[in-house]
Amino acid sequence: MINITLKDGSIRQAKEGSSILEIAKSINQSLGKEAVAGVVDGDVQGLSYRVSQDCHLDILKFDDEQGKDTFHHTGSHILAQGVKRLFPQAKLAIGPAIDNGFYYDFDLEHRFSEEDFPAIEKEMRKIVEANLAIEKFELPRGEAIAFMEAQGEPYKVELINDLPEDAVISFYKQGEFTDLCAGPHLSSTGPEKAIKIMSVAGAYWRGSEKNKMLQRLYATSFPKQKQLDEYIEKLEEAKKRDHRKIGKEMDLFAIFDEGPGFPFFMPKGMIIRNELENFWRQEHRARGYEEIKTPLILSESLWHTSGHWDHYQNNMYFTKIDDGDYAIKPMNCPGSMLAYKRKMYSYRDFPIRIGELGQVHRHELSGALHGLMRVRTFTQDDAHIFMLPEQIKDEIIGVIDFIDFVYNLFGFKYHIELSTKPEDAMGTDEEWELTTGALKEAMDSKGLPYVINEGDGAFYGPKLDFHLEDSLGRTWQCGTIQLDSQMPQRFDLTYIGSDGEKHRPIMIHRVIFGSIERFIGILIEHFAGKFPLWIAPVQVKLLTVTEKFADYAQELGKKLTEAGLRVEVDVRNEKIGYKIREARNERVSYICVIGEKEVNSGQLQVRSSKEGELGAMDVDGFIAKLTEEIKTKQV
RNA sequence: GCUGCUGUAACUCAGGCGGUAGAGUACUACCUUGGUAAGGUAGAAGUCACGGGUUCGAAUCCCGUCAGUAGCUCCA
Repeated sequence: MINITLKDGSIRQAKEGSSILEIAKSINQSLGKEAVAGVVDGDVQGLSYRVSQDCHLDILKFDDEQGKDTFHHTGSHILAQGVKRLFPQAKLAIGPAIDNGFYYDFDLEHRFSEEDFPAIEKEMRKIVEANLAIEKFELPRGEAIAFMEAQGEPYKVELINDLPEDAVISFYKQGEFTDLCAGPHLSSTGPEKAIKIMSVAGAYWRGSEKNKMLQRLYATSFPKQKQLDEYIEKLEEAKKRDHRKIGKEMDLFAIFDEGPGFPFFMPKGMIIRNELENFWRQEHRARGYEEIKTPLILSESLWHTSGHWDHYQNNMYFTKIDDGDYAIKPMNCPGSMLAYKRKMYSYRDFPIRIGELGQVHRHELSGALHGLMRVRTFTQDDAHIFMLPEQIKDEIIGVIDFIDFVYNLFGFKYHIELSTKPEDAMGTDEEWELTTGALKEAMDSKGLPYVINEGDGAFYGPKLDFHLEDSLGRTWQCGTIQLDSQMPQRFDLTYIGSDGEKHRPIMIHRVIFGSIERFIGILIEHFAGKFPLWIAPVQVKLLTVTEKFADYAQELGKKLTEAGLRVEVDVRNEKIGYKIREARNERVSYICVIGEKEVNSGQLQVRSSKEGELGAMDVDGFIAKLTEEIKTKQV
């Protein structure tokens, strides 16, 4: 028997393997109450439903991730079934639930296009309306393989072959369609009331570019049409925050055909950038960092020494000077190594924290470029910390706290990933265990949650990655802390210990913003262009009602500018409504209308982009308010 | 790099299944001097991404290149 907890807290029992309908009957007494829905194989959770008078089950919403996944996973089977009905020759690959829906990969000669979507959706709706019962069954390995071979599904056969020895091989059947699947699923197709195919894209079989590229249909489903409509609405809203769109509208940056992946920063974008850099310098000075600047081009031999030649060559640009071979730096570390080596250090100097706003160039694949988020040249807010073994933990914690401080300042939510030894790693297993352990230890002592990203570390060491979300929920790695045991060896870095002998320092690489370009992209999407005042390109805009007040407005503008504010004055011969509309579209932080009233009273009518009308304010009070807002870096 | 889609004025986009282009915004001039999200009139502005092919004729059809874009792969 399985227990079913109803929303009112009471518990009912149902036979294991019961269908939702059977469960509904068994709790018939609770008619009309919201319950927690069962799924076909007894995993009972995650979906709110209502039992109707005729024992019909009406799923209301997802309660948690598991319920959502179960629902979406069933959606993916309906998608596959629909496609198989229209394209019987399609070979099935995989079809999991994802964050906001599900996808299914197909191997098919016919190229899907958006024109195919309505027909497939129509077929899917037929499957939903038929409310096919979903039944689970298990087969021993041999039979499972024979079954999928008989169905002409080579990808499924491959999947079964790769399942672990002791794996239970389960199938789910709905009508004429059966799929290999671990489940769980709904007990019938009926609740998938609102289904929509979102897009089609290529995807490599098993995620390897060495394999065949399949066609992936992305789709989503909800219990109610209204929920689907709301989801689509939300997506539309999110697209309006796209940093590429806002960046153009606000004239922050531009990327031209002449330089794919090489962004230009326009005057207003430069203000944001400079404010961030000023802040960065101030905070680094306060934390005992020194700043250097290393060259963009250095001899190719340096990159042999660092190991980048062997591990990163495909991402580097090269050039010649006279007869010598040079490379444009893809990372700042080798330059920093030379800077360290220029003199002798004592253990008493440690830790040494050397920062650099270093511009790097990387040859990224053309298909990977994405606005400011993924570019071919960007500035890393880099720093290298050299230290003694006993300083490792405190230094790592110091950087974690630093990153947390900066991200919190902007109200960012982030998650941390620990990336471990990759296949092409340099160094011994012992070194990797030591460095990986140090990162883990620091995280554990902070009590911070993190996910482990096996094999995703840099070639010279493991790393902690700090990921931020864009408007569509895609995550981007920004901050990172990398413990490196390789560079100090390769460059033969030393310090003199208390014993008078040479020793090898420990080093970490770290960035806070990650890339200033990417960080600005995230900022734009996070704030939808309505930046915190301290980084806002235009903090105040004065709008004259008529040209009569132009002189007064200019004087006032001068006064505000002298108070340290970034001010624009709009004295154009346009109606005030027009100017306000334009200033709002420019996302100016504070808009002040200057007319007869203001000239006579000496006051300002203030309108905030975030709080709306603030009413009348005297000029000094306004300056004081904004100055305070800037000083405290209010969001 | 791979798969799909896209590329028309500074911007946002119509139009195209063959007969060399249109709207709104922005821009310029004039009129209007107006109090909280678009005042009016006129004007200028495009080798329809680039190269090739088919054709009497290509923005339109075909091929290629470049760029953008959604994903995949890869990464800050």
